[in-house]
Amino acid sequence: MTSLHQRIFEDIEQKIMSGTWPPGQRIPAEHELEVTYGCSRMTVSKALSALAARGMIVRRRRAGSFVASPQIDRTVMDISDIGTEAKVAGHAYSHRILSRRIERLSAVDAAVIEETAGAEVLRVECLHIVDGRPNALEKRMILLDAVPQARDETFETSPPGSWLLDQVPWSEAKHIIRAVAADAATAKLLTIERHAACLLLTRQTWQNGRTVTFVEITHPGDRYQFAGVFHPSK
Amino acid sequence: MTSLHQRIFEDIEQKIMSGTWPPGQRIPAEHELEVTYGCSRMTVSKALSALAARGMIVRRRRAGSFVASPQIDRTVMDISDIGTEAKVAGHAYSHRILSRRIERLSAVDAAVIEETAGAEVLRVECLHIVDGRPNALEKRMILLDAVPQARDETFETSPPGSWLLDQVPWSEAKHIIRAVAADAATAKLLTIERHAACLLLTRQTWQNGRTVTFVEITHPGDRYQFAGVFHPSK
DNA sequence: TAGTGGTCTAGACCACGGG
DNA sequence: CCGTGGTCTAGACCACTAT
Repeated sequence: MTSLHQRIFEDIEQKIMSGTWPPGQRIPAEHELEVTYGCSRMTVSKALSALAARGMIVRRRRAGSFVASPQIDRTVMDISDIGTEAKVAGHAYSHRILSRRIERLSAVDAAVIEETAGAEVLRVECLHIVDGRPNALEKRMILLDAVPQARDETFETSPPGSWLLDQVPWSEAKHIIRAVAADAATAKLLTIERHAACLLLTRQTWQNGRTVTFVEITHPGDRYQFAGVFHPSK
Repeated sequence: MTSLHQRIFEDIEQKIMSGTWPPGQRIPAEHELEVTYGCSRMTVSKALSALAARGMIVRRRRAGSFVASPQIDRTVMDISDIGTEAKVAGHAYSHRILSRRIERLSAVDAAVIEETAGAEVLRVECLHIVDGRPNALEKRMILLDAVPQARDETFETSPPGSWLLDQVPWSEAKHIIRAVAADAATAKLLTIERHAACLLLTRQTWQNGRTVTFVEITHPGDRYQFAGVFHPSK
């Protein structure tokens, strides 16, 4: 038996995650939810406080509660440029789409991401350039079942990562970070020496248990790092 | 004006962080705190629930609430062995202390960790061995002002990281992950080739704004990875 | 069995800030 | 101004579990 405040929490979480209540949407006031669920205000308040604590909603006196904007990537770690860590702002950023094609998921890839083979995926390769130097090579798969609107997107104006964050709320992400030696093709694209140490970030993102995207990002090891500040628990 | 449940939260947090209430210590029952603070049970409950949500205490019916054990490193990411990821248990672990000495913080090191030069630090180098292969080289500084009991510790029975977690609760940690090429000395200790790609994890830990320890851990890139599952916010 | 936390109620007063 | 969320009360019943 799940508690009532938990059920209210999950109901609202579901409406936000599914996009039924988009960012900025006003949530029913506490008093309205009291009536809807036939419970006291404390119970509603507990659920809404929990949602606010997780950053899913923003609560403002007199105005009401609103669905928060999609969270940016900093959840895990900030990605900072070793050479220019100081000047947080002022980066010249651009990107280049190297390739883009739609195919069906091979058995091998399906096993890796634990989805069913044959599903339609959009594969995109993208080079990220900061201050004139390539700083990341991105190889991405987007599951078209989960993100059908990606089918006709060229990613010319917005790179795949940012574009996806705007389109799809995510509920879970798994990250793996490894150190690898650059292969010939990667070395050439990143203008580094072959076998140079690189950071390889693999990220798989889900929405309600369904894979949205799977991406491998290779950074030159001498120019980039991952950094994050954490507090216990959470 | 800070709310009462917040004040209760902070009072207890302080007692835990300062070590006044060590791990395992029983916390006064809700009813006792009602009397102490002269408030209702709901107010106490709100504070204790928040502490439990942050993992600082564990609550058990009939038994009471207890200060949680210091959290293990998984806060950031699990460190898993690529080759033996499957067998979560069953690793043969051992460690070897390579060096141990007390010195005063040089100006350069002081600048790096943003502490005052001249402070006494214990420097320890430690090799971690899993299933017969070296898997990490740890170079650590422990601030003796913050952890005086480290002065006479040999770390023979427990490696510095685990020992510290048992001794000192931490309130903040900063991690940086880089990819680097192994230098000659590191390569020899880790039995890998020189210039092989390695993951370099740098971690600085604070307690109430004071640096407790600063550590650099080098992992062979082909054998290790960092992985973590995350949810939005946090 | 008895003490503890988990949940919930039906009120209340207040502070904030948008209209 | 006045609706909203923030906080708090003084109870209540129940589930769990150590003893």
